[in-house]
Amino acid sequence: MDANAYYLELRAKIFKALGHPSRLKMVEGLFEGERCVCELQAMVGSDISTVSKHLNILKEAGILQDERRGTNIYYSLRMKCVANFLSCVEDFVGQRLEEQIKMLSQSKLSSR
Amino acid sequence: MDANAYYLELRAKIFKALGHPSRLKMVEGLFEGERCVCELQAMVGSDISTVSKHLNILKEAGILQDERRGTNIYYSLRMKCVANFLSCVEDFVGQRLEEQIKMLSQSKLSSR
DNA sequence: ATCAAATTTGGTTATTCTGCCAAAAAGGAA
DNA sequence: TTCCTTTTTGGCAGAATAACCAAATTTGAT
Repeated sequence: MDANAYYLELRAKIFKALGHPSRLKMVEGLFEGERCVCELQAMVGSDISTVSKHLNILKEAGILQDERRGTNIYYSLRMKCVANFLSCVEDFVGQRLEEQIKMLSQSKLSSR
Repeated sequence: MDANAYYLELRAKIFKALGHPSRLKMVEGLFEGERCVCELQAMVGSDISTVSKHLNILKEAGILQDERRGTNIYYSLRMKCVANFLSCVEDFVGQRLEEQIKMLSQSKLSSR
């Protein structure tokens, strides 16, 4: 694999890591500051081993970093700029939802 | 599924769509303007049916839109703000690569 | 050294994703 | 209509993901 393909792969890996509801939710939760694994588990509700694996994927992608303090491991945001593009995605999704709602209400009206 | 979970899912879907090398490459290629499927195929090199499916994933996520003109179908960027966050990701990945290179050269020095 | 708490790792199963091929659709031109 | 080009769809095999459970690891406390 040449350097360009590797570079492309690294970028895609970041998006892939964010492309799962639980992982995205945890990343959003970390905007406010670091959290231990058990706190993050409470956020998403799945088995703690599942959460641990998700966190590792985010760490491997470079989005999060971790630090052990005592028996806990705290994860925090390493790639700060995700916050920017998450807000842009939220706006976009919000717009799409509004459009869908508008279309739905119109089809209701026309079917009366 | 409640509204929040659905909303989360929609956002994750966008990242998931961008989380594949071929799809990311095509999206980047579309920054400059619309392209037909055959042009996009040339960019990534896989079978045209594979490319078509990738494009559909990006369209379903809301990132791209398509328009038929004659026998060609032209895809273009619908979610303009991806450009912003892609540049942030590029910077980030570039930094990480530099760090890795630095670490590699240091370990070479120390092993002499 | 032993025990308990937090986290990761290994293993299994079910699901989803990818990529290719062949076949179908849709349009334009003769 | 028939043929040709472009694109999508259907189907299949192999690869990758995700979730859970159980077992291992790490650290702190007794």
